[in-house]
Amino acid sequence: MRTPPEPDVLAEILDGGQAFRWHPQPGGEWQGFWGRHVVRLRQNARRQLAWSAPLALAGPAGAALARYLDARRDPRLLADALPWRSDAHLARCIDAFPGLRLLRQPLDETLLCFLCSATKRIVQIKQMTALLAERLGQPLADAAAGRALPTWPALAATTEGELRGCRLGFRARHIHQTAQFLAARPGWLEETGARPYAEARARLCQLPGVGEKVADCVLLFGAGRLEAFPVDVWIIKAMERRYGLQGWKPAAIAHFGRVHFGERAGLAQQYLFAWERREARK
DNA sequence: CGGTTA
DNA sequence: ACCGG
Repeated sequence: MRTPPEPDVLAEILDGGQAFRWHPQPGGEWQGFWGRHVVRLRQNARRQLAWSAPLALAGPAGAALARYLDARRDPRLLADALPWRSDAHLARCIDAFPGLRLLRQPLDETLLCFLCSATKRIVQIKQMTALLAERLGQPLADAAAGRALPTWPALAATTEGELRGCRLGFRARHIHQTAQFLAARPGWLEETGARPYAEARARLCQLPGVGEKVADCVLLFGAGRLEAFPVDVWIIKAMERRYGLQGWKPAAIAHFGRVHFGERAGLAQQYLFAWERREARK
């Protein structure tokens, strides 16, 4: 990659709320799962990323990882098109997280992960998705490699009770009903990913358990739609504290974000999000 | 605006 | 975070 991220920025990319299947390993490595891939990532002394995968899966893993990390695009160039010249807070956010990028995750499992995300912290979402993979997912290569997340057809074949056993709580109902919805409409999700932003968002909001926030996360992290501007509690705080939008409703903040930050509003959102989370940890 | 899981 | 009242 052109701009290899510092370890803390890499952690923000892999384990900062975009994806929930990256696990830090002793020695600064990461193990991650997406689709039917599993890789280990480490950084050399020059911060360049090196990967490895189980032999049976190694063939396609390199190209898949490059796509997943959007490695061919330079995040500095993406960020340069944001309105940081007229927005001092955005400018310092971009400075604080050099190399921050948006992942290009599979649409189907991004939807599943964000159906799990409602009112949960990252660690808890990781527990839920790990349990879903362990109980309902297909094994990858060998038993040691772990399991993929269950596909939507596989989820459609389970009962709500089985899903509740994965400690999903009321999210089990949403996932069950979404699986039934998708099973009745082959190709619907893929078609949704190909639609213009406003239409894709409206379609996702038809799914049980998917509102505007989840729809925007699915489009931003699972369909590469950079105009999506997910508004969660961190972004509400950011827009109140840094942009004076006290008392604004989430839908109004989302509209403001898309207008103020432009066609890559979702990338701006990721910087603002990382900044507020770091502030809270201090 | 409160109930919804664990 | 979504949904129904």
